[in-house]
Amino acid sequence: MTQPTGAGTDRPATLADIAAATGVAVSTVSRALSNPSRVNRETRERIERVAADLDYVANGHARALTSGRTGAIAVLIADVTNPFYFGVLRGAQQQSRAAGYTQILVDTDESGELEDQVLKRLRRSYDGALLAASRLSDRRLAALAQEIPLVALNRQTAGVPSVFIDSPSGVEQALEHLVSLGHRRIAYASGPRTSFSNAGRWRAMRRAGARLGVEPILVGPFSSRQSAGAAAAEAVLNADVTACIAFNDLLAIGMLTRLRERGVDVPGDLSIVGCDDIFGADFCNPPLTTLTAPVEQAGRTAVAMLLARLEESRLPVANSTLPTHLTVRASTGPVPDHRSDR
Amino acid sequence: MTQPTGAGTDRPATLADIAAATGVAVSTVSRALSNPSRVNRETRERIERVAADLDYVANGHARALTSGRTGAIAVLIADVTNPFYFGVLRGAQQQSRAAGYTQILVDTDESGELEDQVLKRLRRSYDGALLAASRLSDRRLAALAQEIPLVALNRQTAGVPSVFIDSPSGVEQALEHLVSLGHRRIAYASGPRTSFSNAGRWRAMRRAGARLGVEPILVGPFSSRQSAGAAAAEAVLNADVTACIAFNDLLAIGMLTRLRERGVDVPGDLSIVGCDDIFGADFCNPPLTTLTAPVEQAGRTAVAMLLARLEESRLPVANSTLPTHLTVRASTGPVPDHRSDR
DNA sequence: ATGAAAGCGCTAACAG
DNA sequence: CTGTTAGCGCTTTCAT
Repeated sequence: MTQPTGAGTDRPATLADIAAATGVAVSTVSRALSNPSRVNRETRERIERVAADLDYVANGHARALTSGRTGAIAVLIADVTNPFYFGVLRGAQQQSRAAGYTQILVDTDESGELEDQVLKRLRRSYDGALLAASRLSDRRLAALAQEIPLVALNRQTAGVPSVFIDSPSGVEQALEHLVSLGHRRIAYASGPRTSFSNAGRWRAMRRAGARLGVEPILVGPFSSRQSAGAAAAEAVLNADVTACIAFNDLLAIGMLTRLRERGVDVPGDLSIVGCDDIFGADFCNPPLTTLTAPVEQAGRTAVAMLLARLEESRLPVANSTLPTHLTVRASTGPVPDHRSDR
Repeated sequence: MTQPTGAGTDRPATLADIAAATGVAVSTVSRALSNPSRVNRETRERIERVAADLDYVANGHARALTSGRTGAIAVLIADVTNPFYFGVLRGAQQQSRAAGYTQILVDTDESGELEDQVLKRLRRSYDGALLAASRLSDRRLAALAQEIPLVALNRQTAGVPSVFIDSPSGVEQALEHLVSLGHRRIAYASGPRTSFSNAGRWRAMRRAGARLGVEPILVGPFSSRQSAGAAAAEAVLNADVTACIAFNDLLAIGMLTRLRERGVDVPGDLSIVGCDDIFGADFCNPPLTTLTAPVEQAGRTAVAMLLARLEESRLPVANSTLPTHLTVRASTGPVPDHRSDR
């Protein structure tokens, strides 16, 4: 009753099994399955039929060993619990699945060292890597990009293909929004010093401030966790401002909570703008005015670029920029009356 | 200037390179590196030194090909954008990294078929799998568990090792909480029909209801997405109840939003209880009373169990149950006065 | 268009 | 304790 292999057996079918069952050589089977055009139609069809009968699934390791290709892409994120990555992961997943690639997920725990190490240690386990929020230095990143096909998200480093969500432009827009509401004393609650995005946002804020005739006030840095919001709120309160743009929504939401506890009315006493429009920004209290980032698209685009590089290894270094837009909700409002004349 | 291999060369070092440089056989090098105890100390140390010099990193594919072990575990989740999985992923990541395992993440998009397919197609790419919220039928799941080392999360199926977050007990507690606040007409906003957890929660609710002398009212089913909250809210409003336990926080939060739009005061007119205590449950408006699930621990425990099975393949099927607890926030309150006499 | 043969880098008997 | 010898399953020349 038991067949020699395949369906109904414990041992998975191999090329050799198919070859035996078909009466052709393994090399022919190999070709038929991975390079169909180079095999006679009849034989190919016969082979395909037998392969299906035997529930044949190629052994990825054996394949990788000889061909070097793994069919996997590595996705490195700094912190799985940061909702910002949800969309990125989902977009990346969609795109890679569609192309038949598997995803290896690594949480690098905000550590550049770990990032580097993982990239090396797993080198032969993936074909290319997507670095979402790399903590690597520009030098290191550029060096790695020479050896490994990779695409960085929100990182602009010479020689490194990237997808950049243009939050700096968004920050300018946000500042305009606040100024048009009458705010003049505006703070920026800074994110972690190691964050590339943070630097860009603050720079944009100064630039826009200069243009609009307001001088933004820097507070922080704070870690980009919700829990850091308490400290950020206190610091902002202390800075005697009427509005604040926060490094990201996580921080902004944390601030909202603290401000509420302290009896500070948002936006009555203080307006708050977040960044990213993560899960939760729409239902926090008050709903957050924020910069909406096309994260899912970013994930898709990044993987698409990566796959393109894998096909065509000597592609020019591409840099794609995705626009953000300001989503006004309820955390921003006109400057308090008694302050408008400052 | 160029060395034959290793540091500074393009081609990564192999066991053979180390063997050549050390003057021992490859098999000895292999042993020294993966079974240190079975090699003479001096030789081992020499080998280790050379390996380090050469930046040796084992080729996982070659290893997998012969040994069958991949050093990877697959984590299947139904939807990456569901915050419930954050903690699970993080816990799983911690535990697997600590043991030197890599994580392959797959979003099965709520599809049992895809789940099955992925598990098969990638079979040789992982050593074991963690199914967080499997959509597989009991039969199918049990069958797979025979062939593949796996641990299921929130699934209780004979013969399948599992980690179960005991939300049913929590639901009983939640119902007691509501009853003690004077509620008598209480709805359960049901999750998707295919969800195992949903069935358990509803069952628990009926059981507790019988004990407490109230008959819960079933509304739904609804998908477990925030957007389904609108429909759920309407249905609950229509059911003429004073309180509602929702399948999960995502649904509950969606309901909150809709109720606010409709001018229904929570908890003044209607009390809402969620389930899971996901990201956002603490800062939504009003903050949600919910069942706090130890998700991160669940992830850790599940991976720990899985790894234990991998070491010791004939371990008895273990089932670990993790308790939940009721976290009372601001979405539940006393029954409205004019209804208390019903 | 197909076959034969040589590995990819590693592990796992089996000898010594 | 160490070396020798086979492969694991597949891809890839090189012939035919």
